[in-house]
This record gives sequence, structure tokens and C-alpha cells, in this order.
Amino acid sequence: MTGEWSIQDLARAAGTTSRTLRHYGQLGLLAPSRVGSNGYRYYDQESLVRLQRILLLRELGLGLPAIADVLHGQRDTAAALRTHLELLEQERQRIARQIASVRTTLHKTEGGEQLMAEEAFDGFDHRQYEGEVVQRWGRDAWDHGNRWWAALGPDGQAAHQAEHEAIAAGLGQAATAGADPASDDVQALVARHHRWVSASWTPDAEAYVNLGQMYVDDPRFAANYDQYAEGAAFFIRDAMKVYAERNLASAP
Amino acid sequence: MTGEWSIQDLARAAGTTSRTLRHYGQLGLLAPSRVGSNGYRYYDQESLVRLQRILLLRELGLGLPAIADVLHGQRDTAAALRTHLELLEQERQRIARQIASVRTTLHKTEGGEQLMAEEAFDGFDHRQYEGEVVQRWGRDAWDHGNRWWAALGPDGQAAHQAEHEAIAAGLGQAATAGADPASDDVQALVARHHRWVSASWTPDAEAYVNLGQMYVDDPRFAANYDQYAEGAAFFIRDAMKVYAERNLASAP
DNA sequence: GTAGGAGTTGACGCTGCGTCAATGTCCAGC
DNA sequence: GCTGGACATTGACGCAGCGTCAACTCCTAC
Repeated sequence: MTGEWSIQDLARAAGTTSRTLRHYGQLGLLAPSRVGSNGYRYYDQESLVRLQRILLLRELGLGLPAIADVLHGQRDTAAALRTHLELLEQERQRIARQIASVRTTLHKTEGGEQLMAEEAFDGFDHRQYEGEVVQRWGRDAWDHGNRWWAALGPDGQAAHQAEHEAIAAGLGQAATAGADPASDDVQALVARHHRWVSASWTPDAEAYVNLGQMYVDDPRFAANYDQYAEGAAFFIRDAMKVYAERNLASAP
Repeated sequence: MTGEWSIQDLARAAGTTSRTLRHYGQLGLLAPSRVGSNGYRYYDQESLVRLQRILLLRELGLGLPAIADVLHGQRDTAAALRTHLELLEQERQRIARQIASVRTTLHKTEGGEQLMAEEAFDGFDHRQYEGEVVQRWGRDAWDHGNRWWAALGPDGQAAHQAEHEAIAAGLGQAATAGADPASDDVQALVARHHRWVSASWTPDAEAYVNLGQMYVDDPRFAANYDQYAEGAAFFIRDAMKVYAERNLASAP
């Protein structure tokens, strides 16, 4: 067994730096399992596990004092995460408001004509995903999508985005309210969603179901829908599946 | 005309504090229109307008250096805002992803004990493979593995998975970049992988090589690694073989 | 003359480390 | 036994944007 590691060993193993480990030691988050007579810090297996817990919680955005509470058993992980989640929600609202304000200001200060080209799909940067889209659906799909988007014009683009936001918000509310994905109200929203999608591309039953699944599987989409309600992505996927089975034809 | 205001007057008029005004003065953002022989700062109408611009941009989230560029005419407002908007969009995405991650983690830790049963080892369902594991390595191995996994606790389990993802992602990148499986960088990652495996079971050279081969032969593992890069499973197997030959003892 | 309200210039604090700086240790080679 | 290089230590500054003392000075009113 490799029973003992130097500070660098541990840092590399966990993908962090020795400075960070000493910082954690200073805060009482992670003490070395042994300190040599020369002052060198040594760590063991248990340290690694503990460190990985710390790093995981940090990736989730928790502050070091909050992590200390969890590690010292003064707070259980779930409670800390729930508190943190609330902070994150607030932060998200704050950012969203700022974005809205900046956009408004931009429209005022300039004509705002180039703007729309740049902020396609509420935060989705078209160009950023070019490679991915081309890889998954081919160059033609990309070009077609771009021409269609350009042809909409600024107002059309804004309307298109607004329609999507309205649909997503409605579905998010339904999900929160515990509605049945197969209910008439929900299905009416899905019908709107299908029309919305069909503006650029008409999916058949399978394609539409797959699209719904992607809303769940791709964290970028999931994050986008889940901001309206927790678990909204799952709800939407289910509702889309029902819609497809009832209303869409399968490919021959 | 109220031609001149003291620092408090201006601060109150603009809804900020005198400390802030002195800070802005220090950064060259807003100089007093006049400074008395006693050192007192005095401001005029123009100062107020300028201050309001500063405060507006700050509410939008711009940093003071960026505001300085705008005020000094080195950048026009619209450009600065567009740049800033991109930052905000990224920030929003980051927060959204964090929220999604925290929610996922919460579901896992709240499920707590169901976790290991449901999605041990990167989405592998333990129970689903019980028969197979018992058949290949015996009942003791299965029980030992289960006890070890349970002993990790929710966070430890999450950390363990996270570590594996980090390693696999790193190896996937190396594979994509066309790295040599025997190179130092890759071997360092494999060393991490070996430590990761050793958390529950310490393989000797042969066992480790066989494990690597299984990553290629078993489509479930292969698919798991190949999601990071095409052909990653082969690359990892080769790197593991080199590592075993260099660093691990053979069974007697 | 004095109280007290407003002004001044420092300087520390907060978050989570990165990044020197100055200096001590360990190990391998000559 | 000496030397070089890698790695270790503690200590301290830096960052963003001010809030918040602290220690003094100034002005105004009574």
C-alpha cells in the first residue's frame, strides 16, 4: 500500500495545488495525517477521501466555512446544499436582472441593430455551437438554420425567443404544480412548443421524442429548462413524448 | 445656482457614500472640481452627471477599470456593454450549471443509501451486475465491494466518482491530442487511476493489465470511456499496460 | 471656549487562493 | 564530503470595492 504521500503527491492526485492544501490545513479543513520533525506534511488515504469531499463541495460553489461546518459534523451535507441552493437561485435572479438591464441600456445607447445577431436563443451563442451542430446534424443543417434565423429579422428573432420563454415558463409552472404531462393544458403548451420548433425544422415523432430526451441529457439544455422549475426538463420530456405518440407520425 | 457641493452633499444627492467618492477620486474616476486649501473636496454640476454615469454602469455590473476606460473615452459605452454582456451570459450559464449540479447532488445524498444501489460506478447499477460479479470474482469480492462502498458515505461516493471522471476526462484529452501512452503526463494520470482503483482493491500487474483489457472488451466500459474521446478505451488500455510493466509487481 | 458635526488621510478586513521571497531538507552523482 | 536541483517550510502581498474604525483637523453655533 502507498500509505503516505507528500503534499505534492496528494495535490497532484486530487488535481489541486500544494498551496491550497496548506491553506486548508490553516483553516482546519484538512490536517496532515502526520507532520515530520522537519515540518513536512504527510497525508494518507483518508486525507485523500476527505480532500475529495472538500473539492467536490467547492466545485458546487460552497464557501470554505460552510464546508468546514459539514466536515466537522455541525451541519449535514444536504442542509448545507439546500441553503447554498437558495443563494445560487438569488444569484441567478440578480444576474438575470442585470442582463435585462444591460440589454435595455444597450438598446437605448445604440440602435441595437447588431445586437440581435449576437444574442440568439437567450444566451445561446450560435457560433459557439457551430462545430457541434455540424458534427451532429451536418453542414446543411447548420447553414439552413443560419439562413432561417437571419431571415427572421430582429423583430422576428425577438418574438421567437419570447414565445419560447413563454412556453418554457408555462411548462415550468405546470411542472411545479404537479400537473400531469398528459393533461390537456400541458399538451396545449406542448403543441405550442411543437409549432415553435417547427418554425425552423419539422420533426417527426421519433425526432421530437429524441429532442425531449436531449433536454434531459444535455446539461446545457437541462440547466436552461430547470431554471424555470426543478425537474422541469424531465417533465417536458415526458410531455413531449406523449404529444409525439398522440399527434405525430413516425418515419416510414 | 447651487454651484458647489461638499462631499456629503454630492454623496447624498447621488445616493452613495463619501467613502465611495474618495475611492473614485483615488482611482481617477471622479476628481473634485475644486479642493480647498484645507483639503476639503468640492464638486459641481458636472461632477454629479459624471457620477451618475459611473453609478449606472456599476449597477449594470461593470468593473471600475472598465468604467474608467469608458469615461476616459478609450472605449465607447456600447462596446463595453456588449463585452460585459458576454461575461454576464457566461456567468449565468455557470450559475445555472452549478444549480443543476447541486440539485443532482442533493438528490443523491438525500437518497443517500439508495445511491449506491442505483448508480454505483458512473451510472452502473450495482444490483444489475451482482450475478456477473459473483460469477467472475466470487461472493466475497461482491460483499467486500459493497461494504467498502457503503463505508465511503454519500460524499465519499460522490468524490470517488468525481475523481474517476477527472481521470477519464484527462486521459480522453490526451488520447485526442495524440499523446504517447508511455509519456510522463499520461503515466501520471494512469498512476492516479491506479490509486483510484486501489481505493477498493489493489491489483497486481496482471490484474491491472486485465482490467485495461476489459475496458476494451466490455462494451459497457468501452462506451463509458469512449464518450470522452473516440478510441479512448484502447488508449487507456495501452497506457495501463505500460504502467503495469513499469511499476507493478507480478503475482508470484 | 467648547461641543459636536463634517472633513481629512491612513489602514485593516473580506474570499480563496496565486505568487514571490527567503531559507531549510532530501536525494543523487562526483 | 560536496554540490546541484527538486521539494519543503513560513510569511506576506495582491486582488475588487468599498465598509469601517482610528486619529486628527476644521467649521459653526452657542
